[in-house]
Amino acid sequence: MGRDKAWTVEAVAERLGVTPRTLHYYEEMGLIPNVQRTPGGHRLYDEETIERIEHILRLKDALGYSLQEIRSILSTEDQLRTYRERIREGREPEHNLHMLEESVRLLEDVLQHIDEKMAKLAAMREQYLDRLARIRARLDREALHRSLDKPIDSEGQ
Amino acid sequence: MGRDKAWTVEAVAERLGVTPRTLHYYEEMGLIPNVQRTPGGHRLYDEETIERIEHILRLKDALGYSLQEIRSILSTEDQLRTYRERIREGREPEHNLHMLEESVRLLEDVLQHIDEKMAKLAAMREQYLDRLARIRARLDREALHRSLDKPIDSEGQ
DNA sequence: ACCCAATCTTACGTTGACGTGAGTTTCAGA
DNA sequence: TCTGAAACTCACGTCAACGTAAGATTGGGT
Repeated sequence: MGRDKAWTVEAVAERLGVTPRTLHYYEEMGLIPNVQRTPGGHRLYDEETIERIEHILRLKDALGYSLQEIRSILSTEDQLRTYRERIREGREPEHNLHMLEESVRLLEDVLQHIDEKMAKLAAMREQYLDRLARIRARLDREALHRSLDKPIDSEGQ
Repeated sequence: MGRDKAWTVEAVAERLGVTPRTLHYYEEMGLIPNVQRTPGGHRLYDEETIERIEHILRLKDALGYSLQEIRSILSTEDQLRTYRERIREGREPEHNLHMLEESVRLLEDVLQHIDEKMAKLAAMREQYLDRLARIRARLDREALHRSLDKPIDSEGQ
């Protein structure tokens, strides 16, 4: 089972642009279960766990979800993964239909959330692009004035 | 000067989906200056102010800016507006070039922020669309199984 | 074997963005 | 004019998401 490079808290924290405390806190909140440990108790993060944390940070920063909401989203996704594995093992899970439907509902909610946010952002983008264009035009006029009013002054230290 | 329909706090709050306290707080933080008042001291919001508040809410909810950051963004935009008015009055503002450049920088920062966020959202959208498609496929297979295993049961109450 | 930097747990502190009374004053309609 | 609903101003409370300090333990290089 190959690529099990282990990362320390500080390494992961620096890589993801957060502090160790944040990683501890997420674990404490139940967002990242089953973090590996050294015999002495130091945390070790594998690539899969780091990707999970990156997912958490995207849900938080880009979508603005609270950690509680993220936990519920992740737990549903975890349930789904568990379900997949049970299927692969040939076991017959109960309540699979219900669970699948719930997953669909959750994913649709998240997608709608994403779409709404993208729409808002697109509108704001247009608005700000417009403003920027106007100011740039004015800046050009300003520069023109100066070049006419004052003597030529290229490369003034 | 035309359309000066005045709104009360509760009306504005309900329209924007916030509480009166939030509007008070934004004013207290210096995000919405010059709110009109009745002789008795009750606040009156005109259309322009409401649009400003909507702008604030977009910057907060869609872009995730803190109120401090929003204040600095708005103050720069206000400066720009003041500058425009001074130009129209024929007065000659000082430091206009510097101010325009600063405005450009700020707007570029916001735009970059928007673009980064949209990129993240687009990536997440793809990812979630993919997952949703997979689950829907599995749901279809489940439904098929059931329709084969069990007797026909159309329109079960 | 040693040492010091990194990590651990525990627990209280902080900050932003409001929530929530309390007591008073204002407004709009009958 | 009168009255109840709505608004006002303090001012303290709350909650999420970490920050931070303390004291003990661990791990990797010389």
